[in-house]
Amino acid sequence: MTRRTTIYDIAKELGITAASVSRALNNNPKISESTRKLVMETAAKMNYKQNKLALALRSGKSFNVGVIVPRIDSNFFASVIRGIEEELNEHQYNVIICQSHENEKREGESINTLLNAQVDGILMSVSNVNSDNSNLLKRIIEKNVPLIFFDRKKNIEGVSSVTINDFDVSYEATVHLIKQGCSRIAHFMGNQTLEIFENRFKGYKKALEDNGIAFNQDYVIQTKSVLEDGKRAVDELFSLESPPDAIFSSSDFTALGAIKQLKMKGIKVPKDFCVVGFGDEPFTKFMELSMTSVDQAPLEMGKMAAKVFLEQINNKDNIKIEKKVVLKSQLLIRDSSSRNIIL
Amino acid sequence: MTRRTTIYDIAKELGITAASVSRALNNNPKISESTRKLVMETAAKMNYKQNKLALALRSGKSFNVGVIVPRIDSNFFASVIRGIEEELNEHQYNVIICQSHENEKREGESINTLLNAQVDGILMSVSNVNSDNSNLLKRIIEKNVPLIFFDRKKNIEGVSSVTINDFDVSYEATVHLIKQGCSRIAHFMGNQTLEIFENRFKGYKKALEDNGIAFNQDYVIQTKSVLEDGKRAVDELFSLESPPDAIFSSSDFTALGAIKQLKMKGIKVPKDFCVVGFGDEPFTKFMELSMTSVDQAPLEMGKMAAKVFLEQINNKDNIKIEKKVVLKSQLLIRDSSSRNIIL
DNA sequence: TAAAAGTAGACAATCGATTACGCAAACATA
DNA sequence: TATGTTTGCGTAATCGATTGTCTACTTTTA
Repeated sequence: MTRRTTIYDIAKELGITAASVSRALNNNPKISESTRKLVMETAAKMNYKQNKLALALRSGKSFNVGVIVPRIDSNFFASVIRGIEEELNEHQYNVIICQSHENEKREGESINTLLNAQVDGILMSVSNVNSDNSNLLKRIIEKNVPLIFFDRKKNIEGVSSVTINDFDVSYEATVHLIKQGCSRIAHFMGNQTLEIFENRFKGYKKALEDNGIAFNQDYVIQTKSVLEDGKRAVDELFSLESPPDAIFSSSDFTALGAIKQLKMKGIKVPKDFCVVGFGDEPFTKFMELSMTSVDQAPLEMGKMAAKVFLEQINNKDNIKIEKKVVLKSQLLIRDSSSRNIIL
Repeated sequence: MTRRTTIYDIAKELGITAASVSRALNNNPKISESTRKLVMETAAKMNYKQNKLALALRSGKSFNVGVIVPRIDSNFFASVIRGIEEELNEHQYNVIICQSHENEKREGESINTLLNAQVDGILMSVSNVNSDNSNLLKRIIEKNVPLIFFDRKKNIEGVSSVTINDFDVSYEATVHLIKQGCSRIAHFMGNQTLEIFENRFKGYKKALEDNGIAFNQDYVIQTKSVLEDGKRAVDELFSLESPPDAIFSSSDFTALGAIKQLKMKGIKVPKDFCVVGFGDEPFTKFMELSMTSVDQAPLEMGKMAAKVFLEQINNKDNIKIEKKVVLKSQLLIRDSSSRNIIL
């Protein structure tokens, strides 16, 4: 194994100092054209590669960005990360991945790890539990490390975020169900400590209200984003005196569980019952009876989060930037809620 | 923003030198117990955190590990990465993600980026094309950076790999189809420059042979891992004089495309036609007619790849370790190939 | 008591790149 | 010619932690 070439090696080779080599490589104007050319050529010949670690130590910039997600093996987060990686890659940043597993403690550890690794910024989707890592988040801000939330955000003064218009699209989804002739619409509600789920619930509620449909608390079932909860919820709903005729679910997985359970009960979807999910998980379009869902624009969200980070990092004036980007999501109407009725 | 505390700050505070502080923090025996305690306490009080960048520069170890995958937004790779991250996290390593997009050039760039970032190891699944980044791979090895392939490997002297027993499980899958009464079994074949697909094909072929079924080249269709190729392949197969009665697909996506197209043609699965996919993508079990598939044990694969890396990095004796780990995968028999017939 | 041995910590170099400062030579101006 | 300016590059400090070598002091041993 041969040692890496350093600027000192090049300097020795040319009989100049490392400082001059550094300047030449960085196109510093204080170097003559001839020397610069010589240095460039020699560097290429000796296969010189800048030592990022030395640069990082000197400049305090590691060119690494940390991303914290609840988990990576979910289509949504994986796609967001893909977007982040692609955007940042073009700007020579690397992406370091941490998983919080919806666990407050691990989330805290991840933050510490990333700060410790001297990342240049942290992009995160907060853990599911109503985590109280506020001290750590404060530390990120105090250290002047750009922090950007995506999807699951917290409202913190001065912190940018990228989300989708959960309220609007949920409103739209609910109206869509109403237009299909449904009037007893249930909602599978996610963790209300997270704004996204709160907004989905609010959008649903408002749509009912605006269309003269009374809100029924019995139709709102708290669910985690897993198949089983959807099944359980359907059972619960059908034990009511007047069961619903549609579900707007805040998750594709619970919606899928619901559809399976409805089938078990012999209830025809969409003829007798309409279902709308949320997330546009790949399986929604692969199902025999494809599922209406909401595209959360994960790729775009990742790219946008990365762009917001880049803006902040390039903001030399030290002006506080607080950007709240809200992406447009899209209701994708498929079989599970298409009665082909025009009301 | 307050500057981070360094060992110099602690040294000044205590009237000793930074060297002593460093030794105290590292439990070097040349430091008295009293001084060590004092240093520890002061460090805690001043909220000292070791600067990883300085350490990295000094030691040449960054505690970052690079992972290169074709893409991250596929369930398989995301799960592998999850496994890698979880295992390495426990050993204080961070994971840097790069996507090659099945593109040889980007794969090369990723390798360069990672080497440049001084990662302590590279775990990769090679790009789909028969890439010729051998020079770069050689550079990794020359630099003594541990390189570990997972799933899609190349056979390089001295390089470890973690894969599944593609041949065996493909054999098993084909035998399973035969046992269901199928005798004209087609195969959706992946890129044969990749060992995994080669082995799946070979396992399929051997199973036919061992069961006295003649191999028919017309039944082998080259496909990329996308829905459309599965549909197209079914059309192609049914334009044959004697169409097959089963498919063993090397990908879940093509298998899904096939099932959709079979349905379109009014062919009943599994009654008239059996289908086995590969990969255990989430949708396979969510489908109304769940799909038989092969679990590739991605989480385990990730963890194992990480473990092999850790072994190599901790191998002080500088003995060449070449480990070829083959994980057991599992045929998951579901509806798409279950005729409940015992032959 | 003097020499030998051991202990605790200081000093300084090192990892590789960047950069403020300074200096000498070349050139321009008066 | 004397003075000022520009150009091109060298010197040395810096980022923060680690570590080989050296030194002053203490303790042990003969």
